[in-house]
Parts: sequence; C-alpha cells; structure tokens
Amino acid sequence: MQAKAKQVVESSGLLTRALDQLRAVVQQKDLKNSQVREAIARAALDHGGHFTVEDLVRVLRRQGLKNVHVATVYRAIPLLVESGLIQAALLTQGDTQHFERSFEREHHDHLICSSCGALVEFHSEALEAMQREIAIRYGYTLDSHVHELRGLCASCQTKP
Amino acid sequence: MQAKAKQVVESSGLLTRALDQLRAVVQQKDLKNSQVREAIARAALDHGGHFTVEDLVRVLRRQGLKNVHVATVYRAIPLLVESGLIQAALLTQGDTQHFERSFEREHHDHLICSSCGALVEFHSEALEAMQREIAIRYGYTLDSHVHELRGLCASCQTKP
DNA sequence: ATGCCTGCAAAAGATTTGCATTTCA
DNA sequence: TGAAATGCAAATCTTTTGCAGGCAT
Repeated sequence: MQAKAKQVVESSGLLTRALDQLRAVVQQKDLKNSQVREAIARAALDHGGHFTVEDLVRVLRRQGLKNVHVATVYRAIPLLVESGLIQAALLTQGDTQHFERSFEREHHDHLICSSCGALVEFHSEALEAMQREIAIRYGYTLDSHVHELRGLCASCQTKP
Repeated sequence: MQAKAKQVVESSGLLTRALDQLRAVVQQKDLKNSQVREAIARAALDHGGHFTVEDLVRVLRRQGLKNVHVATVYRAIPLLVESGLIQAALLTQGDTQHFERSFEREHHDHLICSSCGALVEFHSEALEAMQREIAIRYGYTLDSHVHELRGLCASCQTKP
C-alpha cells in the first residue's frame, strides 16, 4: 500500500509542477487558491487527448464533486490557459471549444481524418520557420498560429 | 443610362459565371432556383472582404428585400459553399462564423494583427507543398486546411 | 472580516428546426 | 400540382453573467 502510494506521487511529478505553476500565477495575481479550481486543473492535466468543458464536468462528477458547475469550469479555464497548463485546440471541430494540455509538452499541430476523425499530432520545424518568415515579410511579429490539416487517413482512403 | 447599364453587366462577368455555377449545382441536385437564394449569392459575391450571415441580411434589407430572414441565409450558405462560391474564413474571430468569396479566387491564408485586426492574405506555394508532404508522411490525402497566423503588425509593434 | 470563488439560474448570442405559406418547375 | 424554398417563431446549444452564500487569507 505504502509503496503504491509513493509510486503514484512520484509518477505525478508533472501534476505537482503544474499545480505549483498555477499557484504561482494565482499568487502573482492576488487571487486565492481553491480546491475546486485545482480539481479542475488536475482533471484537465490527467485527461490525455482533447477535451471540452463538459468533459471535465463529467470527470469531476465521477470523482465525487457532484455540484461542480459548468460555469465554474468556464471561469477557471482562462486562468489555466494563462498559467500555461492548457491551450485551445481543434478549431474546426464543430461549435464546442476543445482544449488540450500544453504544460511540459512541445508545440504541435493537427492532421485530422475528415471521415473517421483519426488524429495525428505533427511538428515540423521547417514549417514553423516558414511561418516566421512569412510574418517577417509583412512586418509582423508572430505570437501564435492555428494550423490544422484535414483529409482522409490511410484506412479511410480504401473504404468509400 | 444605357451605357452605364451595359458597363455594369460587363464588369460583373464574375457574378454571371458564379450564378451559372450555382444554377448548375442546383440543377444537378434536383433543387429549384430561387430569387432569394440568388440575391444572397450576389450579396456574398459582391461583398469584398469577410462577412457574417448578419452582414448579408443587412445588405439584402438595404436592397429592399425587407423580409429576408437569417434562417434563410443560414440555409443557403452550405449550398453556396458546395458550389464553390464562398468558403469559411477567420476561425479564431470569436463565436460568429465568417465567410469570404472563393469563386475565381486563388487560395490564401491569413495573417492577423492581434492588436488592431489588420489582415494580410498570403499565399506560399512552398508552405502548401510542405503541408502536402506532411500529410503524405502519415498516409493521409489532403482535402483542406486551416492556417492562420497571429501577431503584431508593424505599426502596433511601435505602440504599447 | 474582506474579497475571491462557487453553484445556481437566468441571460445572451449564434445557429437550427418545425410549420404554415409561397414560389418554382 | 407537388416539391422545394421562405418567413417567422420557437427551440437548441454553448458560453457568459448576476447574485447570494461559502471559503480562503
């Protein structure tokens, strides 16, 4: 039992660092720590892949936080983004905003199958360099970008 | 008067071709032509730059079509997209979907100033090639992409 | 104690849908 | 005439906001 507990703690170093980061931002902005917000952060960081606000609410409910409300999650999200824990993702995925962990994770863009939704995360330094070059050509400095490729994955190409 | 009318007709060859295209798609899908839908198409094609559904409704109202309803425009849009007259644009611009003419217009992506909204439309064949290459690397065929760069334009870099 | 945070309900904004009526082939 | 298109209202869906009470510093 004790060994297991220790193992969990050790394997969640990322989570610890992320929460530290969040607390630092909270302090720096003269806000207050809160159990609920940290639970939201944990749920977001634990979640592999992409998630919506509703997804997080579901997870939190399942964890016993029966009264967590979407409004609270919506209010927490900007701070989690600002703290570098998560970022927006998948902008062509319908109305609902999706997010993904960004903390201790290298930048990537998405390649999505329009038929089955299969998702590839890719990173190309050459491509990023080209983006910067284009920005410079027009006198811009680059903050961020949205880059999403859509097409058919290998297996969907064989089917209709 | 007669000269002016003639000039208008001649300068709107694009519009004529676009409506022909629309009618072809309408026919092919066993739909029916309609005054209102063509007025919507005209308004969309006339509109330089990016527009929303509400924008089109405003234009049409100003043209005397007082009863044109947003629902009608929303229903027309997918067909205009399918017909290649317009396409979605500016995905990071808040909640409201924006569109732009795509008919007889070469593909381009956007570079936007996050401070003042200044917009550059750029096209880079090298960049497009790189996208295709990435898709191939993962066994995908590419249908479309979203590519939007955000940063500060030259004049906003000097101000705070 | 003071002020942020939360839950809840209600509001807001964009888009969609149901239905009766009109328009088109 | 019959199917598609339209106008209008109501419904949906996501996200935001106002408020009263709860929690942290």
